[in-house]
Amino acid sequence: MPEFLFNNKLYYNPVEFAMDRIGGTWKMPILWRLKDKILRYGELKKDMPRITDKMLTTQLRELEEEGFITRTVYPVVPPKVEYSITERGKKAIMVIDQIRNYGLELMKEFGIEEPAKDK
Amino acid sequence: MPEFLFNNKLYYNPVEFAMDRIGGTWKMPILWRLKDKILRYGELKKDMPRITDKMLTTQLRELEEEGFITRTVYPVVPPKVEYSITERGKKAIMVIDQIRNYGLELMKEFGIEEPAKDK
DNA sequence: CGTGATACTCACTTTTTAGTAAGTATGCAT
DNA sequence: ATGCATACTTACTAAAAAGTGAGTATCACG
Repeated sequence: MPEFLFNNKLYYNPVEFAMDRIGGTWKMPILWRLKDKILRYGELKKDMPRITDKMLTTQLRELEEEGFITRTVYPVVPPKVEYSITERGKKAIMVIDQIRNYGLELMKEFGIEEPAKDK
Repeated sequence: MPEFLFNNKLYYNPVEFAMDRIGGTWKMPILWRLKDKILRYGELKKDMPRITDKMLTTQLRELEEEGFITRTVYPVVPPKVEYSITERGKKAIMVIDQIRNYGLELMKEFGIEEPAKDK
Protein backbone atom coordinates (compact mmCIF):
# COMPACT_ATOMS: atom_id res chain seq x y z
CA MET A 1 0.00 0.00 0.00
CA PRO A 2 1.28 3.40 -0.94
CA GLU A 3 0.52 5.21 2.27
CA PHE A 4 1.20 8.90 2.54
CA LEU A 5 0.43 11.91 4.66
CA PHE A 6 -1.29 15.10 3.62
CA ASN A 7 -2.31 17.77 6.11
CA ASN A 8 -1.52 15.40 8.92
CA LYS A 9 -3.95 12.83 7.61
CA LEU A 10 -2.89 9.36 6.61
CA TYR A 11 -4.12 8.19 3.22
CA TYR A 12 -3.94 4.62 2.04
CA ASN A 13 -4.34 5.23 -1.69
CA PRO A 14 -5.03 7.81 -4.41
CA VAL A 15 -8.74 7.05 -4.44
CA GLU A 16 -9.05 8.03 -0.83
CA PHE A 17 -7.14 11.22 -1.52
CA ALA A 18 -9.43 12.16 -4.39
CA MET A 19 -12.56 11.38 -2.45
CA ASP A 20 -11.39 13.47 0.46
CA ARG A 21 -11.24 16.47 -1.87
CA ILE A 22 -14.44 16.04 -3.86
CA GLY A 23 -16.39 13.40 -1.96
CA GLY A 24 -19.06 13.67 0.68
CA THR A 25 -22.73 14.37 0.17
CA TRP A 26 -22.50 17.80 -1.38
CA LYS A 27 -19.25 18.56 -3.15
CA MET A 28 -19.97 16.78 -6.40
CA PRO A 29 -23.51 18.15 -6.64
CA ILE A 30 -22.10 21.65 -6.19
CA LEU A 31 -19.35 21.21 -8.76
CA TRP A 32 -21.80 19.63 -11.16
CA ARG A 33 -24.03 22.67 -11.01
CA LEU A 34 -21.14 25.01 -11.62
CA LYS A 35 -19.77 23.03 -14.52
CA ASP A 36 -21.07 25.33 -17.19
CA LYS A 37 -22.35 28.37 -15.42
CA ILE A 38 -21.61 30.85 -12.71
CA LEU A 39 -24.08 30.75 -9.85
CA ARG A 40 -24.81 32.85 -6.83
CA TYR A 41 -25.09 31.42 -3.36
CA GLY A 42 -28.85 31.71 -3.43
CA GLU A 43 -29.12 30.08 -6.84
CA LEU A 44 -27.11 27.09 -5.71
CA LYS A 45 -29.31 26.80 -2.71
CA LYS A 46 -32.50 27.02 -4.68
CA ASP A 47 -31.24 24.24 -6.92
CA MET A 48 -30.34 21.98 -3.99
CA PRO A 49 -33.34 22.32 -1.74
CA ARG A 50 -32.14 19.84 0.91
CA ILE A 51 -28.77 21.42 1.57
CA THR A 52 -28.53 23.57 4.66
CA ASP A 53 -26.81 26.93 4.87
CA LYS A 54 -24.14 25.48 7.06
CA MET A 55 -23.36 22.67 4.64
CA LEU A 56 -23.47 24.88 1.59
CA THR A 57 -21.14 27.43 3.13
CA THR A 58 -18.59 24.97 4.48
CA GLN A 59 -18.49 22.91 1.32
CA LEU A 60 -18.09 26.01 -0.86
CA ARG A 61 -15.28 27.19 1.40
CA GLU A 62 -13.44 23.89 1.20
CA LEU A 63 -13.82 23.66 -2.55
CA GLU A 64 -12.48 27.18 -2.84
CA GLU A 65 -9.60 26.54 -0.49
CA GLU A 66 -8.49 23.58 -2.55
CA GLY A 67 -8.82 25.37 -5.84
CA PHE A 68 -11.88 23.74 -7.39
CA ILE A 69 -13.99 26.88 -7.46
CA THR A 70 -13.62 30.63 -7.30
CA ARG A 71 -15.55 32.94 -5.02
CA THR A 72 -16.28 36.48 -6.14
CA VAL A 73 -17.77 38.97 -3.74
CA TYR A 74 -19.52 42.08 -5.02
CA PRO A 75 -19.51 44.77 -2.35
CA VAL A 76 -23.17 45.65 -2.57
CA VAL A 77 -26.13 45.52 -0.26
CA PRO A 78 -27.70 43.06 -0.01
CA PRO A 79 -24.58 40.98 -0.61
CA LYS A 80 -23.89 39.30 -3.91
CA VAL A 81 -21.45 36.42 -4.18
CA GLU A 82 -20.77 34.39 -7.28
CA TYR A 83 -19.21 30.97 -7.57
CA SER A 84 -17.52 29.64 -10.66
CA ILE A 85 -15.53 26.54 -11.50
CA THR A 86 -11.77 26.58 -12.03
CA GLU A 87 -9.59 24.51 -14.34
CA ARG A 88 -8.99 22.09 -11.51
CA GLY A 89 -12.72 21.89 -10.99
CA LYS A 90 -13.27 21.13 -14.64
CA LYS A 91 -10.97 18.14 -14.41
CA ALA A 92 -13.06 16.91 -11.52
CA ILE A 93 -16.17 17.20 -13.67
CA MET A 94 -14.82 14.52 -15.98
CA VAL A 95 -14.53 11.97 -13.19
CA ILE A 96 -17.82 13.03 -11.69
CA ASP A 97 -19.43 12.40 -15.04
CA GLN A 98 -17.93 8.91 -15.12
CA ILE A 99 -19.00 8.07 -11.61
CA ARG A 100 -22.43 9.44 -12.35
CA ASN A 101 -22.81 7.27 -15.44
CA TYR A 102 -21.65 4.29 -13.49
CA GLY A 103 -24.19 5.14 -10.80
CA LEU A 104 -26.93 5.23 -13.40
CA GLU A 105 -25.93 1.80 -14.68
CA LEU A 106 -25.87 0.41 -11.19
CA MET A 107 -29.28 1.87 -10.50
CA LYS A 108 -30.65 0.03 -13.48
CA GLU A 109 -29.07 -3.21 -12.30
CA PHE A 110 -30.71 -2.65 -8.95
CA GLY A 111 -34.03 -1.99 -10.57
CA ILE A 112 -34.25 1.70 -9.88
CA GLU A 113 -35.88 3.75 -12.59
CA GLU A 114 -34.50 7.16 -13.33
CA PRO A 115 -37.01 9.28 -11.53
CA ALA A 116 -36.39 12.51 -13.44
CA LYS A 117 -33.81 14.43 -15.38
CA ASP A 118 -30.57 15.03 -13.55
CA LYS A 119 -30.23 18.73 -13.77
CA MET B 1 -32.76 16.80 -8.29
CA PRO B 2 -33.67 13.26 -9.05
CA GLU B 3 -34.27 12.04 -5.56
CA PHE B 4 -35.13 8.43 -4.98
CA LEU B 5 -35.36 5.86 -2.25
CA PHE B 6 -33.46 2.59 -1.99
CA ASN B 7 -33.62 0.40 1.10
CA ASN B 8 -35.36 3.19 2.95
CA LYS B 9 -32.55 5.59 2.28
CA LEU B 10 -32.98 8.81 0.39
CA TYR B 11 -30.47 9.44 -2.38
CA TYR B 12 -30.06 12.76 -4.10
CA ASN B 13 -28.24 11.54 -7.21
CA PRO B 14 -26.61 8.58 -8.96
CA VAL B 15 -23.16 9.45 -7.65
CA GLU B 16 -24.36 9.10 -4.10
CA PHE B 17 -25.93 5.77 -4.95
CA ALA B 18 -22.74 4.44 -6.48
CA MET B 19 -20.61 5.65 -3.60
CA ASP B 20 -22.90 4.03 -1.11
CA ARG B 21 -22.20 0.69 -2.76
CA ILE B 22 -18.46 0.87 -3.36
CA GLY B 23 -17.34 3.88 -1.30
CA GLY B 24 -15.95 4.12 2.20
CA THR B 25 -12.41 3.48 3.29
CA TRP B 26 -12.12 -0.19 2.37
CA LYS B 27 -14.43 -1.34 -0.40
CA MET B 28 -12.42 -0.07 -3.34
CA PRO B 29 -9.14 -1.35 -1.91
CA ILE B 30 -10.71 -4.78 -1.50
CA LEU B 31 -12.21 -4.87 -4.99
CA TRP B 32 -8.96 -3.61 -6.43
CA ARG B 33 -7.07 -6.52 -4.94
CA LEU B 34 -9.56 -9.02 -6.25
CA LYS B 35 -9.60 -7.59 -9.74
CA ASP B 36 -7.43 -10.27 -11.26
CA LYS B 37 -7.07 -12.93 -8.65
CA ILE B 38 -8.90 -14.94 -6.07
CA LEU B 39 -7.78 -14.28 -2.54
CA ARG B 40 -8.38 -15.80 0.82
CA TYR B 41 -9.45 -13.82 3.85
CA GLY B 42 -5.98 -13.98 5.30
CA GLU B 43 -4.31 -12.93 2.07
CA LEU B 44 -6.51 -9.88 1.80
CA LYS B 45 -5.67 -9.04 5.34
CA LYS B 46 -1.95 -9.46 4.85
CA ASP B 47 -2.15 -7.13 1.87
CA MET B 48 -4.04 -4.45 3.80
CA PRO B 49 -2.19 -4.30 7.08
CA ARG B 50 -4.27 -1.47 8.57
CA ILE B 51 -7.66 -3.03 8.10
CA THR B 52 -9.16 -4.65 11.17
CA ASP B 53 -10.93 -7.99 11.22
CA LYS B 54 -14.21 -6.29 11.90
CA MET B 55 -13.88 -3.97 8.94
CA LEU B 56 -12.65 -6.65 6.60
CA THR B 57 -15.50 -8.97 7.48
CA THR B 58 -18.28 -6.40 7.30
CA GLN B 59 -17.05 -4.92 4.05
CA LEU B 60 -16.67 -8.33 2.44
CA ARG B 61 -20.18 -9.23 3.57
CA GLU B 62 -21.67 -6.07 2.12
CA LEU B 63 -19.83 -6.45 -1.17
CA GLU B 64 -21.07 -10.01 -1.39
CA GLU B 65 -24.64 -9.09 -0.51
CA GLU B 66 -24.72 -6.55 -3.29
CA GLY B 67 -23.17 -8.85 -5.84
CA PHE B 68 -19.69 -7.39 -6.30
CA ILE B 69 -17.82 -10.40 -5.01
CA THR B 70 -18.38 -14.11 -4.40
CA ARG B 71 -17.59 -15.94 -1.20
CA THR B 72 -16.60 -19.58 -1.34
CA VAL B 73 -16.26 -21.60 1.83
CA TYR B 74 -14.25 -24.79 1.89
CA PRO B 75 -15.40 -27.00 4.72
CA VAL B 76 -11.99 -27.75 6.10
CA VAL B 77 -10.20 -27.14 9.35
CA PRO B 78 -8.79 -24.64 9.81
CA PRO B 79 -11.34 -22.79 7.69
CA LYS B 80 -10.58 -21.72 4.15
CA VAL B 81 -12.63 -19.02 2.47
CA GLU B 82 -11.95 -17.56 -0.94
CA TYR B 83 -13.15 -14.31 -2.37
CA SER B 84 -13.44 -13.56 -6.06
CA ILE B 85 -14.80 -10.70 -8.10
CA THR B 86 -18.06 -10.95 -10.06
CA GLU B 87 -19.06 -9.36 -13.37
CA ARG B 88 -20.65 -6.54 -11.44
CA GLY B 89 -17.44 -6.13 -9.54
CA LYS B 90 -15.45 -5.96 -12.74
CA LYS B 91 -17.55 -3.06 -13.93
CA ALA B 92 -16.73 -1.29 -10.70
CA ILE B 93 -13.03 -1.83 -11.35
CA MET B 94 -13.27 0.39 -14.42
CA VAL B 95 -14.54 3.35 -12.43
CA ILE B 96 -12.18 2.68 -9.60
CA ASP B 97 -9.35 2.80 -12.10
CA GLN B 98 -10.55 6.17 -13.35
CA ILE B 99 -10.94 7.60 -9.88
CA ARG B 100 -7.54 6.25 -8.98
CA ASN B 101 -5.89 7.89 -11.99
CA TYR B 102 -7.64 11.11 -11.17
CA GLY B 103 -6.40 10.80 -7.60
CA LEU B 104 -2.85 10.38 -8.84
CA GLU B 105 -3.16 13.52 -10.97
CA LEU B 106 -4.54 15.47 -8.05
CA MET B 107 -1.74 14.25 -5.85
CA LYS B 108 0.76 15.62 -8.32
CA GLU B 109 -1.03 18.95 -8.39
CA PHE B 110 -0.89 19.01 -4.62
CA GLY B 111 2.79 18.21 -4.68
CA ILE B 112 2.60 14.70 -3.34
CA GLU B 113 5.09 12.30 -4.80
CA GLU B 114 4.01 8.76 -5.45
CA PRO B 115 5.53 7.05 -2.47
CA ALA B 116 5.61 3.54 -3.93
CA LYS B 117 4.00 1.25 -6.41
CA ASP B 118 0.26 0.83 -5.96
CA LYS B 119 -0.03 -2.87 -5.61
C1' DC C 1 -37.94 53.28 12.78
C1' DG C 2 -39.22 48.73 11.12
C1' DT C 3 -38.96 45.40 7.21
C1' DG C 4 -36.77 42.91 3.54
C1' DA C 5 -33.12 40.97 0.90
C1' DT C 6 -28.72 38.12 0.75
C1' DA C 7 -25.07 35.50 2.41
C1' DC C 8 -23.58 33.97 5.79
C1' DT C 9 -21.93 32.29 11.28
C1' DC C 10 -22.37 29.80 15.60
C1' DA C 11 -23.33 26.37 19.19
C1' DC C 12 -25.17 22.20 19.53
C1' DT C 13 -27.12 17.40 18.44
C1' DT C 14 -27.62 13.38 15.64
C1' DT C 15 -26.17 9.99 12.53
C1' DT C 16 -22.85 7.40 10.23
C1' DT C 17 -18.51 5.30 9.79
C1' DA C 18 -14.49 3.36 11.58
C1' DG C 19 -11.63 1.39 15.13
C1' DT C 20 -10.42 -1.43 19.71
C1' DA C 21 -9.98 -5.33 22.20
C1' DA C 22 -11.38 -9.49 23.34
C1' DG C 23 -13.48 -13.91 22.39
C1' DT C 24 -15.29 -18.25 19.50
C1' DA C 25 -15.31 -22.83 16.65
C1' DT C 26 -13.04 -26.78 14.70
C1' DG C 27 -9.96 -30.58 14.45
C1' DC C 28 -5.21 -32.01 13.88
C1' DA C 29 -0.51 -32.46 15.88
C1' DT C 30 2.21 -32.87 19.96
C1' DA D 1 -4.86 -31.65 27.51
C1' DT D 2 -2.76 -27.88 25.17
C1' DG D 3 -1.68 -25.17 21.51
C1' DC D 4 -2.10 -23.70 16.73
C1' DA D 5 -4.19 -22.11 12.53
C1' DT D 6 -7.98 -19.60 10.14
C1' DA D 7 -11.90 -16.91 9.72
C1' DC D 8 -14.57 -14.90 11.88
C1' DT D 9 -18.14 -12.35 16.21
C1' DT D 10 -19.38 -9.27 19.63
C1' DA D 11 -19.75 -5.26 22.66
C1' DC D 12 -17.99 -1.08 23.10
C1' DT D 13 -15.74 3.45 21.95
C1' DA D 14 -14.15 7.17 19.11
C1' DA D 15 -14.10 10.08 15.31
C1' DA D 16 -16.02 12.15 11.33
C1' DA D 17 -19.75 13.94 8.69
C1' DA D 18 -24.08 15.92 8.45
C1' DG D 19 -28.05 18.35 10.21
C1' DT D 20 -30.83 21.82 13.44
C1' DG D 21 -32.25 26.11 14.71
C1' DA D 22 -31.24 30.45 15.71
C1' DG D 23 -28.78 34.66 15.00
C1' DT D 24 -25.82 38.51 12.38
C1' DA D 25 -24.53 42.58 9.12
C1' DT D 26 -25.68 46.07 5.76
C1' DC D 27 -28.33 49.55 3.49
C1' DA D 28 -32.38 50.90 0.73
C1' DC D 29 -37.18 51.63 1.01
C1' DG D 30 -41.58 53.02 2.86
